[in-house]
Amino acid sequence: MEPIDVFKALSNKTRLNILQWLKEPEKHFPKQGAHLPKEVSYKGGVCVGDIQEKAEVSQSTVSHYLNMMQKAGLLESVRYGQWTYYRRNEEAIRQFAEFLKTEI
Amino acid sequence: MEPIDVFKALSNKTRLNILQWLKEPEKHFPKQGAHLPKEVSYKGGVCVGDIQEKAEVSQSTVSHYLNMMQKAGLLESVRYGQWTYYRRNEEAIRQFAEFLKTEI
DNA sequence: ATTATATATCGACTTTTTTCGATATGTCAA
DNA sequence: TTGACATATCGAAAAAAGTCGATATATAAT
Repeated sequence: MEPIDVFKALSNKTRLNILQWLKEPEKHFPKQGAHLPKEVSYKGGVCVGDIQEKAEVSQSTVSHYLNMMQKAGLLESVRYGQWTYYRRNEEAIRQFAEFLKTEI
Repeated sequence: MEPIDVFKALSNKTRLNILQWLKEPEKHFPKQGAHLPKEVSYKGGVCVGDIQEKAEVSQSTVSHYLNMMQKAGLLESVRYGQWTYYRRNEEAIRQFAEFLKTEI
């Protein structure tokens, strides 16, 4: 987890929003998991399409953003059927906040 | 203090270094304050020239960087004679770390 | 097999950031 | 008041990031 990459990932309004939305998925993505039966629904994850709709950018852009955030360590993903679910990597985020507090 | 501006300011290796160097000025800028008599030396501040030398970028670039970091709220400056001294704005940095921990 | 849907990747164009040298401004010393 | 030095600002060129539509890939449904 390179701090510079995390700072870059967060220095964009839309990506920052996405990270914050994913803190409370059920609040910001009420339709979430419509595709999946509850028993397999990916805990806290939201599919790309739902994020795209909310973020109001093109499909390719949101896909690019999510990939970038995952590479930075902020998100993790799971593919379920044709959907990819993204959720926060809370442990990495916590570590980053800790790094900021102590090293910066 | 706009979080996005802070993230942008920190998403560059040189600027991140500067912020960290200024955490321990006497360690990273041993010649610091050579210009000033001790009794007026700006507590914890380092002049642009010393920062430039250590950062190894051009004078205009370091000036631009420092201005950007100040606008983001990370640094504050005082002019003393022909020198400008920059130091960390610890309160703003603390607030930012707190924001990151609770809001991100 | 074909079609439909979700996501990823590609290629291109636009915008922003990086970075510099040149110049301007402000201050000090002779 | 002239010359030297520190810093700031300007203008430009190069590099990187943002962003899109088109296309590829993978899965699901018919």
